[in-house]
This record gives sequence, C-alpha cells and structure tokens, in this order.
Amino acid sequence: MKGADMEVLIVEDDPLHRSFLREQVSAALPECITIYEAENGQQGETLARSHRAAHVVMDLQMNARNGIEAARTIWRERPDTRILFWSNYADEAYVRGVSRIVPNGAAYGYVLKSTSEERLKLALRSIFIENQCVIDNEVRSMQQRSFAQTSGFSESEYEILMDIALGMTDRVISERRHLSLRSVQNRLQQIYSKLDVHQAADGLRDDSPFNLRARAVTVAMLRKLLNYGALEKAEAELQQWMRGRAL
Amino acid sequence: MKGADMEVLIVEDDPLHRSFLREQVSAALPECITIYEAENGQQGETLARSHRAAHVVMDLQMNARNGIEAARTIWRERPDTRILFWSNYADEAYVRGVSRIVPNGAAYGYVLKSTSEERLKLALRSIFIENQCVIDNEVRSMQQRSFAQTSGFSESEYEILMDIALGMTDRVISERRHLSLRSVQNRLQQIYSKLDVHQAADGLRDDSPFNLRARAVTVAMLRKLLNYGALEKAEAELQQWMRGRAL
DNA sequence: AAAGCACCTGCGGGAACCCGCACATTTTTG
DNA sequence: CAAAAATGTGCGGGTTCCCGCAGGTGCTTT
Repeated sequence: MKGADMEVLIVEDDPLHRSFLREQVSAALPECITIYEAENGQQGETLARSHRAAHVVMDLQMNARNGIEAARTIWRERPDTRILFWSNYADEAYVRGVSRIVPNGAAYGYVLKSTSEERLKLALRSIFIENQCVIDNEVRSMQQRSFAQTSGFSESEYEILMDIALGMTDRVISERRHLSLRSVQNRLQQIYSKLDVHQAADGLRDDSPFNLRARAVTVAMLRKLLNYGALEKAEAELQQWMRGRAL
Repeated sequence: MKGADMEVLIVEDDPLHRSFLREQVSAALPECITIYEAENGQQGETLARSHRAAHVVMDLQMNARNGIEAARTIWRERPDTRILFWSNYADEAYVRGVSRIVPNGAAYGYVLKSTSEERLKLALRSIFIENQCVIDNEVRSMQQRSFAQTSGFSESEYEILMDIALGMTDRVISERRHLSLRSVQNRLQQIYSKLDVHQAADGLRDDSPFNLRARAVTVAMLRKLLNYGALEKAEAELQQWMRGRAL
C-alpha cells in the first residue's frame, strides 16, 4: 500500500482550515501527489465520484450539504473509501451520525480540530496508509457514553426523541413508528427519566414547573444529544414522510 | 484618531483564525503597534480590562464564554470601546443578541467570516480609525427582516418563545413574566401564527399533526430565530430565577 | 369625542398529554 | 432452562394545553 500515486480529497468549507489541511496532508504524506479540494459536501461528492478518490478528509459541519450526508453517498458508491472526519465538536449527535453510516470494515477516523498537528498527521498516516481506524479519545469516550447505559439512548428512543423535537403528536408518532399510543408514551416516560427532566426546584410542593415534552428537547440540546444538523435532517425526512402520507 | 500607538485585542478561539486575524490587522492598520490575543470571552474580558484596550475584534461563538457576553461586560465598563464582531453566521439570534447590547452611539461592526480580505481590512479601518459602524449586507438584511413585520417578533414574544423553548409551563411563565395565564396563551397564539405552525399536510382533514408548542421551538430553530448559544444563556438565567424563587 | 389598535384578563370546553396499574410477548442473562 | 429485563398494548383519570367568546384598559388616529 506504499504506492506513490495517492490522491487525497479535502472537503472543508472554511478556506483557512482548508489550506491548513492541505499543508498538513502534504507534510504527512509525501507519497501523496494530488490533492483535490471541495468547499462543501455537494462538491465533495462530485469530486469523489469523478476522481475515484479513495482518501477523503471531511469536515462535518458545512453549509451546503453536511459531511455526514456526503460521506454516506460516497460510501454507498464505494464502501472501501477511507474517510477522516475532522470536526469541531464531539457532540453525541455527530458521533452517532457518523457511526451509523460507516460501512462494515471500512477504515475511518474522527479527530477534533483542536488536536495537535502531530496527532492529525499521525491519524492521516494511520488511516490512509495503515488502513486502520483512529478515533480521538474524547470522541471515543462519547461513544462509550452513548451506547452504554449511562444516559444512553436506544436507537428507538433516539428516534422518538427526534420526533417530539420536531413537534409531532403522540398519535402521529405512533402512526409513523407503527406503535400503539401507549407504547409511544412509555418511551417518552423513559426518555424523561433518562434526561432527568423532573428536577423540581429544591423542595417545592409543585412537582415540576416544566412541560416535560418541551423540556426534554431542550435538555437534549443542552447535553449535545441533539444539534441543529440532526434536527434539519430529521425535518427533511419528516416532510418527505408527510408527503407520502397524503392518501 | 490617527494616533501611532493603537492597541488591538483579538478574541477568537480558533488558532488558525486567530493568526489570520493577526495578519489582517497588522496589514490593515500599520499604526497598530501592539496586538493582544485571547482564546475565549473570559480571557478577552480580562485582557480588555488590564490593557484598557479600546479596539477589539471578537468572535461570537466560543467555548468558554461567548462573544456577546464578553462584549457586554466590556461595554459596560467602557462604552466607547470599538468592537468588530467577526462571525460565521448571520442568525437572527446572534444579530438580535448583538444589537441588544450595543451602547448608544458606540461604533461597532459585524462582518461575516466569509467576506473577502479586502472588506475585512476596510471594516477594520472604518471602525477603529473612522469610528463608524460597518455591518455586512447579509447581516443588515437580517436586521431588517428581524424588526420589520415579516416574521418579526416583539421583544416580549421573543421572551416567551424562549420560555417555552426552555420547557416552562404556561403557569410558570405567567408567574415569571408577571402576566395572567390567558395573556401568556395569547402570546403563544401570536407566536404560533407568526411561525406558521399550522400547516397541515396538504388538504387533510386533521388540522395539524403537531404539538404546537414543541413545533414552534423547532421551527424557530430551523429559521435561525433561536440557536444553541441563546438557549444556553436563557437556561442559565432560568436556573438563577428558579433559585431566587425558592421561598 | 369617537373610533381604532394593542395589550391584558376571565371563563369554559374539547383535545392532548402525563402516568399509574395491569398484562402479554420477546429478548437477554445467569 | 428459568429468571429477569426489555418491549408492546389497554384502561382510566388528573392536568395542561389550545383557543373561541367576551369583555376590560390605555394610547393613537381621524
């Protein structure tokens, strides 16, 4: 794999970060001859397709089309593509989003923009040459927390959390997820308890000053379980589902 | 004001952007002798205080303490400080946040990180030397939209929108804002209509598949009326209010 | 002064939500 | 395999929400 004609595609909308990445890549990978650059996910997909790029460095939050979307279509067409995600944040919403789309056995990485240049270079070599996964410690620990029991949400709970975040009614959720009304409400119960939404102000007699459903969404946002990108994506899916329901 | 001993304080957490700013500042302002740098709002406040900096370039979204907070305390101590906000986004939440804290008659600027170097340099000179305001066109148009009737929220509507976003009950809101229950609900009515939350899927018989209160929050997020920073701040204020309510 | 507008308030009802109590089914675990 | 979770469903009632109807105040317009 020590080939001399490696091509790398950089997908990053911030010009400063893009040029920084270019430097780092060419420093870390002398065998890399060509570097392509894209300013957003859309462009990234196109370039990946036309150049058959097998090595991609991808930002996660971009304007036109976010990194997760782009990565998914790239991987769908070519599952052995190696993608290094380079992100500002280790939010659960991002980490979950990434680990949901990575194909079986694909090499990928997830490093934060705040890591040192050394570690970035090392990650580049590990993934693109050694073909092994590299995930920043902070991200890894988030993954643990995500799938462990501590504040860990099952996939279906996460789904319903998104649904109430979108403002759907219990009844509509039950329809969409093919559950009974009561089941949906059971899920909500679990979600409320996991998010610990019942904290009444000290020892006051009124149980909770909160509208649980709305409160849950906000707490989830504050805890980085949800974020803007995830919302946007879910909203798009919802719109599509609703159109398909126009009997 | 063409003094030869100008000092500029840069507050920006991304090291790449910080060094970029440093270059731009020294290029645009040869009369600038000293440049101080801070990595977050906290540090920015401290440096501004100790150096009596009168010229600040400030990022808006930072980890430790965001730019709006920092700018407010700086302006509170020294209202004639000139601050150039340099931000990635032109969200209503940011624009509103900034224009709410700018002191009367103070010179300030708001330019996007995506603008050209020329315009950035021009803005630097305009604000720091000519003492006049410079606001990017995109931001300006957002301001118009914000305060005009189109999707324009009054201050109190915005307040209550935040309250339901935080998950508060109608009753608690009425208590906090010193209104009757019904008044709060009237406000909600206006909010719902302004956010156009009633869009039923095409011509279906069931009016709305949405829980209006939750839906309103999400729509507001998607329309950039709310964002994470604003939520975080409001949550902090809420916590404080709740402690003060422990009779 | 009358009319208009913006804001506040009370009442009441139908719908939606929160949730305890019970019980069937499936999956996991020791 | 049996015990223990996790997951799905029904019933019922107390609370909150959504909102139409019906007024009040105070300020601006004509």
